[in-house]
Formats: sequence, structure tokens, C-alpha cells
Amino acid sequence: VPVGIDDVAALAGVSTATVSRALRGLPNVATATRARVLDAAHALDYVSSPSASRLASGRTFTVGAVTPFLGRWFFGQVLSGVEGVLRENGYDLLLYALPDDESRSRFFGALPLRRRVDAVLVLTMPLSQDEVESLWALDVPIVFVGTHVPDGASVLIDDLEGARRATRYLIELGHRRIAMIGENRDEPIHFTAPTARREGYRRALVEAGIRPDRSLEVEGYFTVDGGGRAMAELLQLPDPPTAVFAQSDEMAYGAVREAHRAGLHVPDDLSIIGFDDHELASMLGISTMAQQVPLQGRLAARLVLDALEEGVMGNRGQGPRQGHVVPTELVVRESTAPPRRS
Amino acid sequence: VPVGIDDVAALAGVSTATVSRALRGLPNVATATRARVLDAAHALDYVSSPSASRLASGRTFTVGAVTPFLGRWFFGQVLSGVEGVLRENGYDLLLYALPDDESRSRFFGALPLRRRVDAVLVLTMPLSQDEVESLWALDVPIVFVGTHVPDGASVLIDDLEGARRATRYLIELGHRRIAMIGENRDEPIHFTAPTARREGYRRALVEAGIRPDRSLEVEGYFTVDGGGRAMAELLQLPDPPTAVFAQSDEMAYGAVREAHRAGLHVPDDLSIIGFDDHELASMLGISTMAQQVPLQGRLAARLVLDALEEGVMGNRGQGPRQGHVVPTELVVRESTAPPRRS
DNA sequence: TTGAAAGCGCTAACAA
DNA sequence: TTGTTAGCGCTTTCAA
Repeated sequence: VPVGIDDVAALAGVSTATVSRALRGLPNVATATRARVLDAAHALDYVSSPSASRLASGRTFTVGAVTPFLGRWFFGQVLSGVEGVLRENGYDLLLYALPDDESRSRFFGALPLRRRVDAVLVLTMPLSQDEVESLWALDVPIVFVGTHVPDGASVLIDDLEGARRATRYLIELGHRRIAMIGENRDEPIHFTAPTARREGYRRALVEAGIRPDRSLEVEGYFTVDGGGRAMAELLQLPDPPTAVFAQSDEMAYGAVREAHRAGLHVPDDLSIIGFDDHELASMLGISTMAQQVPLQGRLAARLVLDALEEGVMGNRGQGPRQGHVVPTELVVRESTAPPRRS
Repeated sequence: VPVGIDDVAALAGVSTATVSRALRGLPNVATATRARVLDAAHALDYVSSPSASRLASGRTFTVGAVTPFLGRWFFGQVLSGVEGVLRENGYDLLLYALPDDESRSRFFGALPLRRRVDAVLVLTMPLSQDEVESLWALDVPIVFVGTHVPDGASVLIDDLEGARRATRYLIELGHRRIAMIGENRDEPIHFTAPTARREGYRRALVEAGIRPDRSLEVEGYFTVDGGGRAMAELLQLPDPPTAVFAQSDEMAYGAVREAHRAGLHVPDDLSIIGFDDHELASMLGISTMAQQVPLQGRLAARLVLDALEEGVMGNRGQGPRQGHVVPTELVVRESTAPPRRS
């Protein structure tokens, strides 16, 4: 027999409404009354029915998180940050993974989030203008992580600056012929990281008086294997690079492996720097631009909670007014060194 | 203005009850009526309120997943399998991460899952008897992944057999002095993998007429660094091993790194085999016993759905009757070879 | 096959 | 500060 709010009221000798108020910590309850109610609730081991209070109040105390993947390092890290903060604050996390076009179009077509969540977190997803519009239409606060959306609040790193510093570090080591492995296809709208990182790379070169060479910018698909293929491509060049900036650590791993296969020694023959500080970067000795991923999740969750609790409505009338830019840090390990004297 | 079930009823010219029946696909609705209702719902872009239907029906169409970590490879992989199957079947996934003792004792103390989920999935968590009991008390189907619980349904791999085959493979290569890196402390109750893997390792040795040597069984804490420290310990031995079975790939990574540091060549001086087929094992060339992780998540989700939909109640009156044993597979890469002639 | 109506267990006016 | 009461938007008897 499940115990309901009325049972608690009866035991505490007060009305249902008072129990409701006392349990939710509303201010207008006498201290003694509140204590009695809490005791009664505890004695009966009472848990309120979320469905009932959601229906009555219209609030779900649930935040939806939309993510392209669940099984990849970055997303798991962000989500663990998100989950911790939400849970501490009494919110549930409702996950929507959209790994393929089908689940994605179903999601944006039906918007199953409607009526289920008080706010939405969008994790590093390239979104079309229509998709963004349909999210706005939910009319709840939205925070974007790793994606810049016009009029939207987001938690980001400074990709351009990070790439620029990574590249500048290679230049300072003495390299002049520096390649980049990244994402070079035409970018999906609002997916800014690869573009920004490429721009940072180019800018660092230009600032050092080096003319960017398009044949040194190759596609790595943000995977280990893609990074390997990209490296192979670079090694075919008549005048191959002495250093490589990879837009992600996983591409850097692939590049290192490919360099070894080709009989090159890293870093003596070839320097490679990555981006992210992926969990195995330290064990593989990969130099990288580190970003704090769980922190980004925590900040995003906080942003959403602030919007919810303070009633702060901003952009498009429905989000927090501003976001965060999380700093990155250069981590030097064993994959980078001055070029060999030639 | 949110559109409700009554709006749909009015437009379709039927009663609320009929709309409810039609939309949920109940059998006792005339085909023509159902079509009209669906059209009306579509025209109005109607979405039913989950809180309302949960309150009225008592079913939440939500499955709770309890996991020690969100940010680690294994759990992300399992969860992505779980999420996909649940989503396809109209269920929500509610996540509870319990990374530390505090969140854990809060969770088992208050059992926030009560009244919020129709079933529970427990991912590879060592549980005390009390904890298991409090889960049973929820009185919903429960499926355990990677953990064997008496009277509980679970999705598992055959850890003993996997470890035995991995070890036997090393023996077949000609090794006789084979170490194990794993978990050797007194085991938390119900956390069977490390114990089973150790048993498999020992059994393979005994079957080959090799007497297990306790000094060759060292603690690796299931982390990269722990694996490295364990390897260092093994290399101190007066008569160090020529091969190592690591209970996880991550420990194998650390072991390989440590071997390199010590100037040893893998596999010529030392063979190392891991367990899991972690995402980077192939890039690092680590031989391993592969397990299919997302599959385990999918199977567990199916088990839960079957219990829910067919009303199958089994163990302790509340779970699916049986589970699955997912096969493992030996994957040979470059970290294993016959021992050097000495 | 359909409709009328009584809840599901809370919250939030409003009144006291 | 507390109590009374009318919903919240569905589902589910029960009757037609």
C-alpha cells in the first residue's frame, strides 16, 4: 500500500496543503509544524508522486539532454558533469541520443520533449536553422554546449585561440612546415569548432609570417583511423611537414601510429600535437590543448538551473542571458620537439 | 495554448475516452474511428501529457538505469545500447550515476526511483546484500548487467571462460611463466568479474600443468596507471614473467607502457593480453578477449521490456526469469608472440 | 464499439 | 500560518 500525502497529513495532524508546503520548503509554514510534518513523512517513509505533482504544478523538474552519441568519451564526460549538478538540485536528466539521421529527424519531427522537460541542454550537435527553430518553439530555457547558436546561451571553449596557441607552440619550437588534420568539408551550420580551429591554425601561421598551404590541411574525420589516413596522405607529399596540429587527440593517435608505421620517430622526425586531453593522451605521451570537459557539463547544468530558478529569461525570451567560455591549457608531453636539423 | 485530448476529441467528433484508446492503439476501436482520431491529433499537433497519463495509469514508461560512472568507456557503451532500445519502444531512460559513497548511500537511503520508473537496470555495480534488498523492495523488474545477483536476471559474459581462453592462448604460444594483473583485494559482494577472471586464469594454468604462483598475481585497480604500477612490480621479481594477462585493456595499456619504459620490447620480450576490446585496443595493437558491450545494453533493455510488456514476473516475483550470457572472442593483435628462446 | 464520469495524487488559489 | 477545494489532463471502469 503506497502512502500518500493524506496519510502524512493525518499523522501530523495538519491538512494536505500544509504537508505539501512543508515538504517543499515553502516559507509560509511554522517551524514547529514543519518539523512535525517532516517527522511524519519520515516515519511513513513517504515519497511524493512525481507524476501527480508534475500534473498539478506544470513543472517536471526534469532537464532534457540531446546528444549525438552516448558512447564517446567527450559526451560521457560532459554528461557526467551535467548529471551530477542536476541530481544535486533535485532534477532528473532525460537523455535523447540522436546517433543517426533517422532518430534525428524523428526527434525534431515529433519533439518528444514537449511536456516532459523544463529545460533543454544540447550537446555539441550541428543543428540546422529549422532544428534550432523547433527547439526554440519548445519555449523553455535552452543551453548549448560546444556549439554557438545565434541568440542562444552556450558553454564553449575558445577553439580559435586554442588552435592558435597549439600551432604557435609548434612554431616556437622552430617548425615552419606545419600541417593540420581536421574537418575541412563544408561545415554544417552552427558547428563551429572545426572551422574555428582551422582559423586559429591559419592565423598562427600568418602571424609568424608563414603562408598557409592548403595541401597541408587534410581531412581526419575526428576518428583515430581518419587521423591515420590523413597522416598517410601528408607523408606522400613531395615536401612533407615536420609538425602536425591535429584538431582532436583521437586523430593525433592515428597520426602517431601512421608515422610509426612509416618508420618515423615521434617527435624527432615529426612533432604531433592534439586537442582535448582525451583520457589516454597522457599515457600515449601526446602533447595537446587540454579542455575541461566535465566542467563544461557542470556549467551548462548550472546555467539551466539558474534560468529555471531565478526565472531569468533571455534570448528569444527563453534562455539564460549569457554563457561561459572555458579556458584551455597547453599540455606538453613527448610528442613534440624542435625539428631535426636538416 | 497547449492542445489537450479534449480538443482532439472535439475535432474528431468522438469522446475523450475513444481518443485515448485510439491513440494508444487499443484493439476495441473501429478502424474508421481510429483514422479520424489520428488525423485530428495530427492536425492539432497533439502530444499527450506524460504526467497526466502516468498519474492516471500508474505506469511511467520510464526505465531507471543505475551506473557507477557515466564518463567511462564501458558504461557509455552499455548505455548507448540501452537508450536505443528503450527509445524505440517508447520508454524514457532515467539515469542515476553513483560515482562516490555519498551519492550512493543517498540513493539507497531515499530510493528516489520509487514511483518514477517501471523497471530498473543496474550496470556493473558491486552491491551489498542490503542494497540488493532495497532494490527488490521497489517491486519492479530489475535486470543486472555485468553483475551476478542471486535470484536476479542478468546479462553477463562468461568471465571465467574468457580469462581461461586468454591465458590458454598465452600457454599455447609457449609461455610458462604467466602473470596476471587484476583485482585481488577481497571482493565486494556480488562483483564477480575480477574473481571469475582470476579463477579462469588459474584454471588455465593448472590445466596445463603449471602451478599458479601468487607472486605473479598483482593488483592493477582497473586503471591505466594501476596497470603500469603492477607491471613495474612484476619486473622487479627475481624471475619475471614472459607473458601477462591483464583483466582489462586499460590495465594492459599501462602494462605495455611500463614495459617500454623498462626497455622491453612487446611482444618479443614480453607478451601482454588484455580483456574488453576497448576502443583504442586496435590502434595500440593490444591482443584481447573482446566483449560486445553495446549488445549487452541492448539485451538488458529487451529483457526489461519483455518483463514489462508480457507481465513476466520471475525471480523474487519481480524480474524476468532468465538472462543472457554474451560470448567473448579472442582477438590477436601485435602484443602477443611466442617467448624468446632463452 | 463508444460514452459518461469517477478518479489518479498532488498543487495552488482563495478563504479563514 | 493553515485549511478547503477545485482542478491538472489523462485512463479506466461501467453502462449503453
